Amino acid sequence: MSGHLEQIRLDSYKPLRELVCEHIREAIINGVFAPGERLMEIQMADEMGVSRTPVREAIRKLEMEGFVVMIPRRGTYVSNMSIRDINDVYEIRISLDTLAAGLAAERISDEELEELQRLLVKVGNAIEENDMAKVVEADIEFHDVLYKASRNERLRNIINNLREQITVIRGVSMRYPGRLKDTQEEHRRLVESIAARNVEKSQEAARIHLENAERTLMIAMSERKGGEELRNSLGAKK
Amino acid sequence: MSGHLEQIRLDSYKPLRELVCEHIREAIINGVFAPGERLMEIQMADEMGVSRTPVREAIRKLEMEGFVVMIPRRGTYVSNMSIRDINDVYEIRISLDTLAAGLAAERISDEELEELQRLLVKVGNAIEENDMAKVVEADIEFHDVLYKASRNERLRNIINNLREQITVIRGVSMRYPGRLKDTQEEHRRLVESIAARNVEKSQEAARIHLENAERTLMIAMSERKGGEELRNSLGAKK
DNA sequence: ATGTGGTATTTTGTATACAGTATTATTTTT
DNA sequence: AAAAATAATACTGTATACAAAATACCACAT
Repeated sequence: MSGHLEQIRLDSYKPLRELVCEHIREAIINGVFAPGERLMEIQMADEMGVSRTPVREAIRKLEMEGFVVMIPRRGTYVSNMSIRDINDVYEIRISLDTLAAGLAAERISDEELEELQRLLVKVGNAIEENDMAKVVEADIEFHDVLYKASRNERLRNIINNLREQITVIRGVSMRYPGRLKDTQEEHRRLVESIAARNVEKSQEAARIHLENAERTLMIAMSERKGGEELRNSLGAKK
Repeated sequence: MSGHLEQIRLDSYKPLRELVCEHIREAIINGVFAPGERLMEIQMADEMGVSRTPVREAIRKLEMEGFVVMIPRRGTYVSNMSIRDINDVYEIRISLDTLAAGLAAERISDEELEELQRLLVKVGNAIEENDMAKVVEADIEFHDVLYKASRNERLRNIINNLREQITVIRGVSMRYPGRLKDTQEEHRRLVESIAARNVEKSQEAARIHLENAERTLMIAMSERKGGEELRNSLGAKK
């Protein structure tokens, strides 16, 4: 019962279940709920000041998205990302990001291309300032423009969902020495290839970017594995 | 109010929402509900003999899966697959099926390989007998063994979801003259390549198979477009 | 000390009730 | 007669109540 969720305010037109869903997703991504932790409906509903109904509907969505696991008549638990899961996600993402980059090279508009270059600078600045939150934010924006430019909304949704699923762990690789600089260089090549409307080079750049990201993440995870393993196994049991 | 859903019977351990979800999904795939048709919660709940709660939760899931579209405070409508949608789905599937075939070539077990060859024969027999239902069933089994053999459950889920989304329309291309024979030959090459554990050839075979399937579907759809267009636009309005 | 059984509590699963909004029909006004 | 306003209706969104199942706890026996 560690996580304290903020109260929900209904300022928007969105249904409550959407707000609740985003709220819980954020909490999981930000580590407010530990992997393996049990999520209880009444408790969360009370904390957010809503009833169980929207909470239940939100949980169904999070289950589809892979953030939580439901065991019938038992309850809901925060998903526990294993090395295996990371591997599975990256296998798919290497494929889909490559596809998206190729499509973007064919279909991107001039305005989007400018936007992409602007965001490249933004990520760069954030790296200079060593402002991790800003790096993450700009990086998400950067990639999303790319996915939009692929002109395939399904593709965009699937990739963004996969990205979010590993967000919890991605911080680990971001803090790995030298990774950010490499990232920036890989992004630069990618934008360059897309700007040249070169499909093959864009695909190649995307593939390399993802493969490097995966490799770093795997290394980073195995290095801090000792302490992590203990915590996870405890978390899973409790 | 055209579609009549059967009553739900709770013989299984599964939660009601799952049964309801599968029920509605089947109805959409089998054309009981026309594309664009409005789905009303109370009505469906009554028809199936359950309350609104599990129906609502089922609809949320179907929304995530892409079978229905929800407009807040307006209602739920059966998704209307456009040429554009088909194109989007196949773009992704060409990528993912290629990936899956490559992984399967590396990871498939001898037992699965046997199973694959058995199913290849089963599909072949169904084609000989011109038994469409059996073809569809065997084809689904065949591909699912392949996806399982990729040893990536996420990948399997994503592909199967994409497959289901276009099931409504796939019948069209299956009935296209000569397509089934071609399919069988493409399947045969795919199994052959996987049996030889040849990653590149397997990927190539999968890509060709999907590209052909898409091409045929597009042709078949454009040919029967005249009557279809009218029905769709009516369905969307009503 | 340990294991088994039963009861109490907690939590999920489902049903229903109520409130608010969108749509449709009706009426009134120009 | 047409358009606008208003009332009626029907549906979704949310809350709550009730039932069934699972877990936790405690007593008792071995």
